[in-house]
Amino acid sequence: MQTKKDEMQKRLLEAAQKEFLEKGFKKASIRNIVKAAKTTIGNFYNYFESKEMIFSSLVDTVYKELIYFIKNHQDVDVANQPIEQLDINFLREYLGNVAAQLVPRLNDDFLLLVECGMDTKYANVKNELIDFIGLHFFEHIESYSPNYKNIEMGRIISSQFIHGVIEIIKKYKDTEKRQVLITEQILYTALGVMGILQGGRND
Amino acid sequence: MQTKKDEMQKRLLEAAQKEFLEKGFKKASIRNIVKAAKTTIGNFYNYFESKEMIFSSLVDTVYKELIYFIKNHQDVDVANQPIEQLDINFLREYLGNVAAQLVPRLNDDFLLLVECGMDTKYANVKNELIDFIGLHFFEHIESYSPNYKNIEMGRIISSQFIHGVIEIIKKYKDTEKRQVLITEQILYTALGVMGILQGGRND
Amino acid sequence: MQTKKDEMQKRLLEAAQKEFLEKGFKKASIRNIVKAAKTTIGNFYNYFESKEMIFSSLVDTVYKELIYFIKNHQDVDVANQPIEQLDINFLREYLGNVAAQLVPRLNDDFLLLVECGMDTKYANVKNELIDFIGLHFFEHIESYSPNYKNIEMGRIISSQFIHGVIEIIKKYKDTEKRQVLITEQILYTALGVMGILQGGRND
Amino acid sequence: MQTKKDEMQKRLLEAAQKEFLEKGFKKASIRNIVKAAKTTIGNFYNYFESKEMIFSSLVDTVYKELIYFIKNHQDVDVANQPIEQLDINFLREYLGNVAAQLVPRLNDDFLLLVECGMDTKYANVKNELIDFIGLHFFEHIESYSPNYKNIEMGRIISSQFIHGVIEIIKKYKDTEKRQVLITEQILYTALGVMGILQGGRND
DNA sequence: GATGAATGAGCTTTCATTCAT
DNA sequence: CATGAATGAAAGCTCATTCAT
Repeated sequence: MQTKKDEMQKRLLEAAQKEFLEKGFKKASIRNIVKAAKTTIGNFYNYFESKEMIFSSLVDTVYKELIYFIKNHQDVDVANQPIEQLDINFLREYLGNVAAQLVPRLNDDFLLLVECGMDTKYANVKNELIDFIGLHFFEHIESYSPNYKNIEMGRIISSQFIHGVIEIIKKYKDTEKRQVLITEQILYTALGVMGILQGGRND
Repeated sequence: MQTKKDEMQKRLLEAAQKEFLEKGFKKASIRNIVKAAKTTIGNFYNYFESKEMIFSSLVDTVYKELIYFIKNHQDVDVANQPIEQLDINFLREYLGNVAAQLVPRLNDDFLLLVECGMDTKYANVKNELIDFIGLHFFEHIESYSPNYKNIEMGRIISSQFIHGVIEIIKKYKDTEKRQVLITEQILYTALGVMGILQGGRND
Repeated sequence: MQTKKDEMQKRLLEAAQKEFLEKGFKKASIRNIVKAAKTTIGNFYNYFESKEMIFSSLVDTVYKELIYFIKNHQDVDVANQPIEQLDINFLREYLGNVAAQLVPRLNDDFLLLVECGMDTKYANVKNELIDFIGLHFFEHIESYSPNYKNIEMGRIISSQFIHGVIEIIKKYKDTEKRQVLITEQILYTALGVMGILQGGRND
Repeated sequence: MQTKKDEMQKRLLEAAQKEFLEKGFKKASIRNIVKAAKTTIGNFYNYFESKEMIFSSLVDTVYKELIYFIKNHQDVDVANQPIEQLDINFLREYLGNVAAQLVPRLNDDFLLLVECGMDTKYANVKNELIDFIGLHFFEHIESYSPNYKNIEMGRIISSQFIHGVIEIIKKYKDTEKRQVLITEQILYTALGVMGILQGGRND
């Protein structure tokens, strides 16, 4: 009986994840979810209090990890040197390790959290994440290139960095592929940032 | 009568733009729009045939310009040289001219078109734009660095490039500011791309 | 100016007649009528108080004639003889004269009155007409064939007689054709009635 | 639960049938139907997908039978003889058997199908039926009385025949009564047709 | 645990009619 | 006379949620 209950719950969660990913929270329909999970509307409410709650069930672990990551982040400042002197292949390898830590957390539920939570209490998570990373970029900019004028780019680059990661997770379901592309994504971002800052240095 | 009619239409369009930007097409409510425009539901339909049509009214000019841009685009390949030899300030100035042509088109209605049209006939515009730009990146990669392995990055970078532009338009309503930041955004992208390709060269 | 006003009124009436005939009173749309009459909604209400009133304007003459006809009808009892002894061609000629009197009244406005007035105060006209004619059939039945059992047929035949006439008016706009067919319709009805009554006689 | 569900469905179907018969498809209101069935709008849509679908539920069986009847009809040509030699009581008995086969199909749902389906996919059923029967009359006319001039009467008589049947079904809910009157209706029609054709013969 | 009927507020859209200009 | 903007009630339909069984 216990297993049965667990299995039903699992089916509902999977169906919900699919529906939420496809349509977003608001446009997702409980009717579709229960149909996909081969159960009934009434039974849904035996397992989850509401549409919001099943969304939370899917997303909350990732959410807490994210918050933890944000609060306890230790920045490693490898990149603080002239771009001409960088060994890109070494950098790529180093960033690969960073990516390897990230990738397990950057799963479909992460996608759910940042892409589909618009009408839930998680509405602001994406922005908070972008702000947090944007702040880091900003600090890098300040310390590395204090004369750089367009400090707003910090948040903008953060935003598109996250978006790039989302794009990767959306398109590529294979973990290794994700690992490679997210590494490349970090590299691309780091080089782009260094690039505009070196330009800024010349001012 | 003429002035009054125009004014009501303007109020409706403005209210609709706001509502669509906030909630997206589907979740936007005619009731909210007419309330904001201080008129009634029935009167809305004296001005616009349907929810779809007022959305089109807002978006169609930008849409056609975009299509035209995509079909008639002439790529200028300034960046095809080693990154060490680039004069970034010169590049920045050059890209500033490119940005200056783009900025007038990248307005709030462009935002509407690519961010809020999900449940309209414009649903695919964003993807088409990303594909188009992604194709260009891909061609650059192929000609400039044929050994580069992660060709999928072409589309990913295209996607985040567009997203960065969207971010800028969302946050900064001042045209000059937009101009500066979009220039910087293009520069950042170009340098990032060149960066990962030079890394790829070393393989 | 007078002519102008008259012409506008005429255009509205014509457009309304067409719309009412096509869709019936309720589903007819003032917007369509004014569009067809090349004027505006507001102006419509300068000429007619309401949708009901323009319908009345179209129909009222015919309605009053019909009421007059019903109240002052003199029945001519030509048919009261054994069917075997009838000279059908003579009968056809005689009924042709009857039809000739009817046809001018059986125009498109008559159609409007009996077919399209369902949601107006004329809703019952068709039934009254059928009842009236049915009563005549009933009286014929009673006097000619008092043993005939299915006296309900009186009203039923009346109903389909009217329906046949309506069918003719709908399909054939040419007056002469109408004249011929309505004659035939009366003949058909008379012969049918005599037929079932002669059968009834044998009981 | 089973019984309850069936009962609600039955109540809805009955209420819908009544509403459709009174107002026709378009003017019938779901809100009225659910009020009469003592339930709510939302619940209506637990039972039927749409207004069209509940109409189909009422009408489709009859519709298919009608199509079958039209396609597989075998005409029995009893009446092809001089009217003077007809034993009307025998004919009446014979036609009574024909009517007996028809009557079960000519119920209130048949009424719905031919009288109230104007704004549904069944819009044309009545015309098709009239055309079909009209064609038969036409064939009889051609073979029996090739010189008859007003061949248009074929369709006109078909139309009023159907209308007479409709009238009977509308007014008389008792099956036996319907049986008797429909028999008489067929007889009336047959005799009327023979009558005008014999007249035509004399030409 | 499971069922799905029931609820009611919400949606977009239509339309006859009013009225200020 | 003419205009058409404005009104508001009503339509068909959707959906998360409740609850009796």
